[in-house]
Amino acid sequence: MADGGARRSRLRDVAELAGVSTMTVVRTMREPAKVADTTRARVEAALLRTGYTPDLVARALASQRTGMIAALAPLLSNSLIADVVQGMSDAVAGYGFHMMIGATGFSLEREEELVRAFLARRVDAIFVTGIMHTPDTVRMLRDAGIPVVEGANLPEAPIDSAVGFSNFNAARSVVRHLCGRYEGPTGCIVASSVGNDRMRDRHGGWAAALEESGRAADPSLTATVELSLEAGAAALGTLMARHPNLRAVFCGSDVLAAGALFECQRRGIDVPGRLAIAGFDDLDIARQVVPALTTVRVPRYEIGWNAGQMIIDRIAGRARGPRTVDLGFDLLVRASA
Amino acid sequence: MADGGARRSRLRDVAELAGVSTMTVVRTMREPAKVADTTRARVEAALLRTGYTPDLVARALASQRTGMIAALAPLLSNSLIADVVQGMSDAVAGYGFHMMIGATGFSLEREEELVRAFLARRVDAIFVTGIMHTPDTVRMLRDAGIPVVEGANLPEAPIDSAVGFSNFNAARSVVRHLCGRYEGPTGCIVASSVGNDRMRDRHGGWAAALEESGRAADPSLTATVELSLEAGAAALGTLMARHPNLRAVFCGSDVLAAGALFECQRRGIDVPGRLAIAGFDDLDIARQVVPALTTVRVPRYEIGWNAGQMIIDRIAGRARGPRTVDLGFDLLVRASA
DNA sequence: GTGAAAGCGCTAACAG
DNA sequence: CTGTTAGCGCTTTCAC
Repeated sequence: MADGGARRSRLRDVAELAGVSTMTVVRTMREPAKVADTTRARVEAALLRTGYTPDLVARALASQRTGMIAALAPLLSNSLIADVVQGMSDAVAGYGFHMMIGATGFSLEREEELVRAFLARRVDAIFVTGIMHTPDTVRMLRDAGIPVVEGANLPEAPIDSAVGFSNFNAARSVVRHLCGRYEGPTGCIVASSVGNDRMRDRHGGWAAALEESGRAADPSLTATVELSLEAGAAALGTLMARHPNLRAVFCGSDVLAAGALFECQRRGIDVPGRLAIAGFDDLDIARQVVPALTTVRVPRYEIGWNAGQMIIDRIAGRARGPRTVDLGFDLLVRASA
Repeated sequence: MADGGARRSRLRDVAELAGVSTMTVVRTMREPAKVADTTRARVEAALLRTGYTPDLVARALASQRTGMIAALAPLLSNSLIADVVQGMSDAVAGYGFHMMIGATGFSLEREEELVRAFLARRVDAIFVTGIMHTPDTVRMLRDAGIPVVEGANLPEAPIDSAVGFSNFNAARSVVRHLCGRYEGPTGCIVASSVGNDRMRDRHGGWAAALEESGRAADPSLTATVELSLEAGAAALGTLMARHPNLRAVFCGSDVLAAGALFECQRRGIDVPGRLAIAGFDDLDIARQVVPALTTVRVPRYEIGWNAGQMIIDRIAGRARGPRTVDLGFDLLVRASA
């Protein structure tokens, strides 16, 4: 263990070295104008010599503000949370806040544990992905007395505030495109909807678009798998086996869509000539695979940035603006469908 | 803002309600056996009625332990950090520690800022990716008096302890494979080595293998780009323009390799018939693209798990075991090379 | 301009 | 088995 050597210096050490009270040290750091020039010089010298760094734990206890904002998301990878956190971080950095990130792994129970842990650490605000939570999570969040933002979908009754887009409408929009362009059976590959309202609504959007176009959303047209390239590939196989005449497939994530596309490449299935494939999220991979994937761009960074703004506004006491912000989405038609 | 309603209850509230001292409440929670049955029952009832949750900020100040471990990595996405954090999390979860994650974006200055911030928050241990740091970062880490683990590469002189593998040897091993199998010019696509020792060593491994096989590591054979699929694709174009007879290319990351492969698909270049491509990291995508990528599997999860173990051991005072752990790597030969 | 005093909610000795 | 006494290092409030 890297040896601590000399103890960390405290406010008191600096004060004693400079021959002033701790308050004067604090003032020198926070409002230097209110300190006499000569005093200020001495304090600054002491500050430098001791290499003083405020203890944020002690500050948090005394001020009842930790300066930490928690963000919860299913996965750390996938760039989804990365972009959201980046946006939120950019929005709150100027106000001295730091971000804490937690991964729920698509489990509402794990989400509850994390909320409990973050609340015990007295975060000043919290962002949760999705609008589906355990009753205890909702209760804790409601009683916490801090700003809470639900993101990445639109809740009917937000716990506090929300920022996202309609996963249902977005999915319906892609599938409408598919139905307009291709005649045959249109399948759906999604990850499990258990505890995942985004996926549930994307699946719902698929079904709605199919019914609009006069086709039945036959359950056998849906393959539910875990969220990975490999699972997407396997699902494509399942669907093709069930419906050899499958003409198009909507995937609840670009990860699944890319997996399905790779499987088509292995099987020599022409995309989109023989089978059209559409994804969701507009991850980097969607634009780079060959052919590039038709998909939906979702405002990841903007969700984070807006959530950060809402949090800052609420902490500052000006809880202005709507409580639910719809950021919309963009249908991106590319070569795969 | 979700309204706090009733104030959060403190230890004292529980104690008063149960008619005991705060210490008895604490004992009821930590060593129930040492509390008289009748007292315990009363305290437990009070605990339930108040819905008491310990304030971890106050606990941290009093005990001088926050129960938080920080992990720094370049990016949140890419699954690298995700796997490392998962491993570390699994290793320390049983001891009541939580993880805090920070993304440096490949900037040593940003790393320094984050180390400073985490140290100010009094984390109990810290994991940093790589062995290259600013002098101030090294000094802070050395003086912090907490376990420090450098990961994902092998330092000559660790700050405290380290766990990883030799990026140099791993890269050399892939490129040896390339040189043994293909005769023509062998290129290299890497991300910038500035502040990134892993990438620097992978590039060095490429050069070493080339020289071993009696070929010159001509600078024009290397393309240095940012780390993305798109950049990998562009780099492939650059290299092909410079060396139309390019026979193989080693990429410092599967992300770059996949990008290069997609570009080959767009250009109708047969892989590996006309051009062989090898990557690094064994990300999910490496196995799924067509043809699957020859690459190096790196022990991501194991790095995290071992780092967690080392941290626990050191915090517990039994700083046993070697200070630098080499976890090795595996060359995975697949269809692309 | 500067300082003293009283906590924040918990833990860590030490007494009984 | 249970309680008392001091803090942890800072902020806050009020006096000088």
